[in-house]
Amino acid sequence: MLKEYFLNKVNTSIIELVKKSSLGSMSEADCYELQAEIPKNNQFGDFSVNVSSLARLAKLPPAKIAELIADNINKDNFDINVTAGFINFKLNNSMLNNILSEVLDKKLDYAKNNLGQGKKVILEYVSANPTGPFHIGHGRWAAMGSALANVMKYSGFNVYQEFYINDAGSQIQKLGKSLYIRILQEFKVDIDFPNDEEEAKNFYTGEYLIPIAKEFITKEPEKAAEIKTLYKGNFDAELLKYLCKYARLTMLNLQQKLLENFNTHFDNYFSELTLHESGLVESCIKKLNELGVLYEKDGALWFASSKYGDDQDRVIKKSDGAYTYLTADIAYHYNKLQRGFDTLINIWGADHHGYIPRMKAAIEVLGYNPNSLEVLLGQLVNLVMNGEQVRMGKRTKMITLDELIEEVGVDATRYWMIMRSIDTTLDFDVELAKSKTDENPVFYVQYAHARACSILRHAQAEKFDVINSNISNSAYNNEEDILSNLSASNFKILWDETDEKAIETTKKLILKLEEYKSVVQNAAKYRTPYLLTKYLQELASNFHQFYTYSKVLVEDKDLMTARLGIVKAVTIVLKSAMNLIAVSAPERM
RNA sequence: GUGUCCGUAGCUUAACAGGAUAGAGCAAAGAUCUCCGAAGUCUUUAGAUGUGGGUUCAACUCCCAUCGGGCACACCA
Repeated sequence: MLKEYFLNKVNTSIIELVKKSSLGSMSEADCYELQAEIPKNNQFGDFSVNVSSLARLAKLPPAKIAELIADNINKDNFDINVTAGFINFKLNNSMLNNILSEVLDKKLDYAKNNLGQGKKVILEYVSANPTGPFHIGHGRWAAMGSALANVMKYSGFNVYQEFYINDAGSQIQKLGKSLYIRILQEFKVDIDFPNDEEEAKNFYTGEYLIPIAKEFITKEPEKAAEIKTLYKGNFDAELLKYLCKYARLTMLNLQQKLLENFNTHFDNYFSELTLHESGLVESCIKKLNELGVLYEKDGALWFASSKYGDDQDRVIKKSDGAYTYLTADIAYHYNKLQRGFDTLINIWGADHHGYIPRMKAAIEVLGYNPNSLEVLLGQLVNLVMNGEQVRMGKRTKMITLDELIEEVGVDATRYWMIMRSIDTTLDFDVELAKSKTDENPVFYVQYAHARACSILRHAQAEKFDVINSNISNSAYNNEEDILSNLSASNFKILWDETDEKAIETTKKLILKLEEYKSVVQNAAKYRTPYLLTKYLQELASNFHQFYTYSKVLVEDKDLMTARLGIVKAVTIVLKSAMNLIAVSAPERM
């Protein structure tokens, strides 16, 4: 990255000066605190390093320090100017040319990097009950999680994506009973969910179970008949058990299909039920007990989590003998750690934030570093329709993720879900996401890609021979190969241009291509995939500006070739970033 | 009440992990296609970053207080 390149120049210079004792009272230990950045105002330069913070250490005025450091830097590929405490760098054209040839050469691997150094990360997200359709909030976790996984992999992390299925506990009973009722209703048995609001909480009264009941009757007519004939006002225990399992698997299957369709691919679906069945929960409790952090009170078994940073102790085993949800989840996280993952990243809804201290407490007690658990708390999603927030109340019909995707499409849904920082409540405006106008950033970005592809198509169709004959010792037989092998020298001609605007927009665009590297790393490092959507919009904008001032398909063969190289490089980076957020990059629209 | 997230232009938001004159998009007004996709581009109008203190050479960013909004405070999952 060029940022690092220039920071390095500064640091090297400082060390040299310190060794010669010509930088006031500074010592070598003070050298690595600086940051390089892209100035907000480009009149200062392309990159800058602020050295004012060294003033105190060196006991010299900032301007003097900057001057000393700058004078000691060998300016080969760039110019330097110093203002106040800033050292500003301006690239020479040769460096810009190198950026282009590097993008063309490395293609989709252009910004691939080894920030993660192969660190084993398990990323757990969505993790819903298999008891009903996803709501739109799940869509946010799915889009965010999969984008984060992609960008972290691209940055050298070894990422394993897991979905924890909450398929144990009373909610599966609720699901089975509810399906039982729906099947009986199909047989015209006079039965319905309780009217009483409290009692109705023991059922899933949503209509989504009706088609599943119908399907069950078609697929398993014998069982269905049994359900009907054995019904005497009470549920048959065996049949209920059967239905619980059937409903659980059916719902899970529906969820998995939706996620796949939503470009969210898990390496594993981990069933909570298997934790219980395999004895992992038992052994985890045993382990906690041996560690002396459990005690009995009021007929229940408690975990003394308050000694490890939680605000109160938590129940592990209820007085009725059942385990709490927490217990299984501790066992699950223990299992993840034992599988050898260095970092556990969870995406949880903001409503679970109180849950973090107790889980960290458990991890610490079990002998692992509590900081290996990293919880990304996602704020919730509000749906906005016709300019008004749709409240997800008991009476209003819930809008499911399927319906939203059906309405606005996978690309727009993903883009909008990823677009905002996970820390802010997201207002999802359905009309805006649907609109195919300039109000919609997804189309703006996709349009830029399609436009660039269109230029390349023209080149291929009409100008191919021209380009081909233009490249000496050409052994290439398609436009793709030719452009991929352009070297920095092919781009020199770009700077012969006399139109200032053309030069300015070209330079800005190339620098933006370079910036992709640091955007990718920041997105991975700070777990912030929204940086990619922001970057895409900026790159698209810079490309449109370039397009406005620089005609690509011109008579001058050399110039055309160079500009085609830029267009190709833009399609590569646009496509790469869109791949990472798993939004399609259409060649035509 | 306690914890937590948020508060930036009329609306949606950014600010590169404390840095130069707080950037964009939408909305509003105007300009721009004999020419590679005008779904584009260019102008113009718009801000005491909720408020009050503090730390710092430097604060949207960190600390304290305060106001407003979301979420959570179970032997539920």
